[in-house]
Amino acid sequence: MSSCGLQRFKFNHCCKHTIFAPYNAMIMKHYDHVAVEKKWQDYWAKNKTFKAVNHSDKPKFYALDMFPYPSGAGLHVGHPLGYIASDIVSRYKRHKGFNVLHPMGYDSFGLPAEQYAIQTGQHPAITTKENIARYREQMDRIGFSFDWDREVRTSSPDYYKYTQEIFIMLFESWYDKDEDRARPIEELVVRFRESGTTTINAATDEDLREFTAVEWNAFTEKEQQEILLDYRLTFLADTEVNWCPALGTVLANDEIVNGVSERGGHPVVRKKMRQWMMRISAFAERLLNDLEDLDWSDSIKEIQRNWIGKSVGAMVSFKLEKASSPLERIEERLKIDVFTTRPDTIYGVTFMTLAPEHELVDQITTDAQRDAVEAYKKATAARSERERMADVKTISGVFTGAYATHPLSGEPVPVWIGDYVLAGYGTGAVMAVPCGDERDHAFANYFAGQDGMPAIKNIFDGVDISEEAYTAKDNTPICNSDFLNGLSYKEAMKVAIEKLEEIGAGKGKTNYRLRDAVFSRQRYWGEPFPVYYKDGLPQMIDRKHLPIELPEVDEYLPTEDGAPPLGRATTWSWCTMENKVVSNDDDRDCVYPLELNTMPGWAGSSWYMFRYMDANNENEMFSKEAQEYWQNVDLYIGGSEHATGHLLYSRFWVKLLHDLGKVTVKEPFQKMINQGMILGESGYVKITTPYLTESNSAGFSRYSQGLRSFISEDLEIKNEDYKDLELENRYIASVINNWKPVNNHQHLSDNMGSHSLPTRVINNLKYSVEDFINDFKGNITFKDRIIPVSIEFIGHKNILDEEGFKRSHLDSEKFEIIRNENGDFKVSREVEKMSKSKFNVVNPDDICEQYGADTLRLYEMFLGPLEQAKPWNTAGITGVYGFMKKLWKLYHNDNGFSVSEDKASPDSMKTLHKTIKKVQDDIENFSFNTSVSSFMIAVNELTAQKCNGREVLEPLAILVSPYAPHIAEELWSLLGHKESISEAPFPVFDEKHLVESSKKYPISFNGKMKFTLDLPVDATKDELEKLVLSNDKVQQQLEKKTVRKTIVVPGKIVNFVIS
RNA sequence: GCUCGAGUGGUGGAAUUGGUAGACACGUUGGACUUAAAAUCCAAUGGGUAGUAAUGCCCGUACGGGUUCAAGUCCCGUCUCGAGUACCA
Repeated sequence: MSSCGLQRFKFNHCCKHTIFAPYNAMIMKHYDHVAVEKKWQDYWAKNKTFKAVNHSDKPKFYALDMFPYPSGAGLHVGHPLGYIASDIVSRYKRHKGFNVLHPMGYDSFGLPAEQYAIQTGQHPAITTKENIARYREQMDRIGFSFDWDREVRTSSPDYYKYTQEIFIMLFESWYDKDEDRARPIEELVVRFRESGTTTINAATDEDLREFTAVEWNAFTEKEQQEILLDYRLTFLADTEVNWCPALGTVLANDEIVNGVSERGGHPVVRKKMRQWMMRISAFAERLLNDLEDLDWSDSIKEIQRNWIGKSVGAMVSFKLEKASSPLERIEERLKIDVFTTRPDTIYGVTFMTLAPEHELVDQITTDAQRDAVEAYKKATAARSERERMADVKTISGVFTGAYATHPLSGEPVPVWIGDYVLAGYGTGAVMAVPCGDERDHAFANYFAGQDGMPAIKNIFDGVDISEEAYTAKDNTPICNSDFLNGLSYKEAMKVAIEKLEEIGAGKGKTNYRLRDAVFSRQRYWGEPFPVYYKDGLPQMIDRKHLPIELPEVDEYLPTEDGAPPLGRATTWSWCTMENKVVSNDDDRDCVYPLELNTMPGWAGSSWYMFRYMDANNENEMFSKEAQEYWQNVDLYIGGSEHATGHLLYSRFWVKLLHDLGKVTVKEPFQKMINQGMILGESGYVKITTPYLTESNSAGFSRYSQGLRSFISEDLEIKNEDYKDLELENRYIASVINNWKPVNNHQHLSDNMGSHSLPTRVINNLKYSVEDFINDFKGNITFKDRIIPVSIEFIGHKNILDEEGFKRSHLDSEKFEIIRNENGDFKVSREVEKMSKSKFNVVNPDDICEQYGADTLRLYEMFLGPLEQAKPWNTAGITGVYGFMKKLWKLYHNDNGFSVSEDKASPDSMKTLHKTIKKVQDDIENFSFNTSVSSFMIAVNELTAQKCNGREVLEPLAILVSPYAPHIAEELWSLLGHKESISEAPFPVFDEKHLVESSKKYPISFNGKMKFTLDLPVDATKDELEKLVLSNDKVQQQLEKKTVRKTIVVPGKIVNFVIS
């Protein structure tokens, strides 16, 4: 928005109304949104109108928005979309007699503030505070019914002390698979003491050591702690992580898109680091199952299901064959474990493939194959993750020379390595069944005939697998499979697993794609861990000493030796005597180093919905009573981009809190709506740049850039077209280095430096391209590209406001505009995500200023269904603003406020009750756009009816109030009410006002509607038919026709089938 | 590639369980008011076609079929767009 646009508006505004007149409702004839909105925003703030109470006889309703990250850019019109929707529901529920909790806060830890700090030295806390102030100001202008007394900020120590506490709770818990819940670690210690690992079925890494009670009791304290670390729900592990060198931190899987960082698009590499991990995998099954009962969109549920990635199958062990392997040192015990979802196809195993990184590869490779294997491993390691992902077509692999023994048939199975097997999934090894798996099939065919690649074993009766694998599971006719022959898929699965278990070669197993989550970030601006290290073992700081506040650092960068930014803090050690953070120089024995990592962004947002319930509790994260009253969120509104991050992690934490008895609910968000993104409309100007190449006789050539031209979007400049254009006023000789146009010899030679080629300066010469080519032995080519242009300079039919464009985009740069044959300069438009660099960000403040918050609220809803992505286009806003004015007028005449006490007409009552029903149904179904339409219809009808009766206008104000609360409050007070409208009971729909004596029936012939007839609404089928047939128009249609059939549906339609 | 979702005027979008397609709004055109502009109000507005007109006829919900008295809505196939996911054994 240009400031001059605003100025102009203000001017108009003042002309229309009394300038500087003190606001007085009774003399205000015209709708003045500025005065009305200011008045009521102040009123709400002063009276704390929307303060929710934790004890009430009313039913509760908890509406929550995904809280924003307060970025420096402020809110744009896309942000409030969801807030407006939840605000409408909240206000509606208050009218309906609910005690409503509708809070707002800030997810205020995060990268942008930190990066700004790195650049400017400004403490992120200061930036964050400023940004929050701006967000608050913007939100206040829109008139949300938030209970601001419950605001939370994740970066506030008052808040993050409890985030730290939850971390401690995770550390002090283990997962009991028998009872399928998290339990306190002390209970595990008791059981270890009594019976060792024998009775324990815990969620841990594979292959943990087992021990007896006697052994446990004999372990040292340190050994015991080390063992317990393997059981805790948050634990330290050396894992391959996604390290982003540019950001200097690790990233979670969901923070990586297409192999580069989601934020900034920086490359990501694999790196082994010691990190805090969250054992979310223990909860995989519950996270999957509990999706069922959630009222979420299918697509989000599906995304989570895929992310969790459950697959049911079996673990199968293949022993390495000593006899068949030329290598003597392969021990009999050596085996390869594989995970398969198709144990029914076990007799189809033709070979095995290991991931190149698999730990057994080196041990089993024969001397003959060693060079090839080494070379392959090297080649794979050199390929980046991104390359491997991008290139899924190329088949590659190497035979190790080793053979394993088929556990059932006893036949030798060659062992290969190939990068289509991922080290990180399952066991990093597969049993390859080419007849039943596409990838195995492709691999087998690619290496067919080579040493170690036998013919494909086909176990499907009568199925031709020479071209492709048979992957269907139904009606699988299994053959050549001994005891599995003839069994169905399901039976064969079951029988095969039983047999494998019986002979000790495998067992049924369910695998999940969901990995344990990395919880450490090498950042400054995040929650510090409440952890210090003693003898290399992590120790939790007692809860009563929380919060552990972020230390001051001189710079927000990693240290020289690569430690995270907290490594720069000089006061960052823990004294176990004083129980406080002390200087690193303190060399007492009781002082230990503190953890240098901080928590990731999702830590604070994983439990904030509970903090709102009791936001100012200084003794605990929230009281039991508060949580029991509010339960969980009834309506959660936010973007779908958090499907695999926030929405999964918060479900995980809630399950933990539930298991530990901290909350009564299993899920945080019962009903969720994902609002669609509001897209910005950006404009693009096409630029064509001539590149001129000159060459001398010695064969040297120089490349010059001619003056760039802006060309109308509908023109396509080709080389041959351009030949007709003269090079008038172009400075075609230019500087090698930075292509600056130059216009004199001196300047040119300065820039040319030691270049040996003769320089040609064409200074304001008229040269056709042809002449240029002839005279200079030059060549000319053109390149087109587009640059974004602010949408405010794009007029009707995409014609550019050239002056404005020049002023704001080009400074004093010289350029030429090439217009189309009509003399217009056209630009292209694109609808895309709002971003600063595209000049397409629309700020809600300007709309509030010009049209008011009520209009903004209505308009955002009017744009279309909430869940749908839609472009922002201010063009239509005048229609909504017009509606506001018409609404105002219903309550006013030329002399000011005027409402009659007379009985309203039946028509007006009908309009009112029709609208009550529609609006109520719409809000319950979250169809906000259609409500706005029905308001418009109602106001249009009432205006036409000249209705100004209190009987209608009073309930109408309440109907409108959730959508346009300011005007509703004003009208309500003009109607004589002393209290806020916010808790006025919602009008009750009464069907009797809609009852009519007749209905317009559509009369159709062969299914095509010809006209309508007014018919009595209570007429029976037969009566209707008689009435219709007696009608002249109907008879006209039926002339010379035979009625084959008559369909009469009372209340709906009459249809004649004629011929 | 796979999974999910969506295709309706110039535009955003309406349309209960199949029952008057295009509500409402923008835009456009014409008109009223005005010295003029803005604002406001009125009228027309899916396409085609016949008629001076009232009015009528035909075609229309991405495309091709089908079910039905009746299909934007249900079924089958195709295309396009969007989102998610990416060798998951």
